[in-house]
Amino acid sequence: MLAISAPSSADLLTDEETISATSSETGTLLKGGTGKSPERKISKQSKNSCSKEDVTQAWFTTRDDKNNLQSHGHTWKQGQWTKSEVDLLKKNIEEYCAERGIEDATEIIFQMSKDERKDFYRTIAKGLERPLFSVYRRVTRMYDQKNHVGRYSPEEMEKLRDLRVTFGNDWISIGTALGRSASSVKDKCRLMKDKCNSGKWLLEEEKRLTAAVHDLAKKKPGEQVTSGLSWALVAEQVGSRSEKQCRTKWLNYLNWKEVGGTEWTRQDDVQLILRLSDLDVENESDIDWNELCQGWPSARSPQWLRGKWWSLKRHINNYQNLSF
DNA sequence: CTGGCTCAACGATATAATGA
DNA sequence: TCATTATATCGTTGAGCCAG
Repeated sequence: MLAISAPSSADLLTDEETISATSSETGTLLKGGTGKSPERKISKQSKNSCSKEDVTQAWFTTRDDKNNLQSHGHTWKQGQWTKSEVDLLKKNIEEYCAERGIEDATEIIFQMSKDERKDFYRTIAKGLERPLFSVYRRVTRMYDQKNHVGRYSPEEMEKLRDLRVTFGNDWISIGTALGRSASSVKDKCRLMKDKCNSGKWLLEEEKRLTAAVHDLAKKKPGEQVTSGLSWALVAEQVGSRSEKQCRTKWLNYLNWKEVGGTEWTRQDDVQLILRLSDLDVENESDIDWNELCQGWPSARSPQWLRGKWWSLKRHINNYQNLSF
């Protein structure tokens, strides 16, 4: 855990609620040979009783696998990658390439057969507290030239609609034709909502949203909510807005309003800076915004508060880090 | 069969655009 | 100048595919 991201503060893992950070040092021992329970997969690694390796060097994606590892006290890092993690990843990849005289990492990632790139992911995952599937995800997105192209122009949108008709859900073909990555066009289609209102919410819409949330979450006013709430259904009841719009509107405004939140003031700005500088956190991404939000009536939601911080920062100077 | 990915779905986040 | 809204991309979940 030490190695990269949080040298001095292993206790400050970001915001995992499901995977407790507390057991990271003590609870990592795998029960070695005694595996009596329905052991599936992963078994290959579990014979050597060292723990970290099992997690960061194994592919595991099913619920059973994850539960199994967690019940054995394993933890792994989640959430946004920090800059140092990304740097290390890049360095590992460069080294891997250099050792084999490969110039372009994308060759390995997108062209080689699995056999040819045997152990690629395991090798470059060294030193990272992340499972292989997480590393894989990051790498394929990071090195995809067709990713990060930016906003869609109206012409592209038009073309996209046509391509959608001819290719259906063949995102790879659509992406190729459009010069975008498959995941980009897929996301775009998912999120493009032509039949929704945009701009300012009408009072009526807000009322419908509030009603829908109460109804679907079976929630009394004042109760905290929304795990397991289907925003798709909410959006359906609201009628005029997408689920994404509904969700952010609720999280960043209506919920706060309902619990009697107070306006944000200059005082709060100061308060925020104070609390942040109190925090003793290495990395900005280690800040626990959920916790920071607790009992702060003018903080509308963790993500909202975070936004506050960004805009505050932008006023000072360019992108410096740390809570200072 | 199984290791090594690959895919789909979807909420979360970061940042840009817009509006009052 | 804010605050609010829009949107491209990221991260997590959970399965599924397929060559060897």
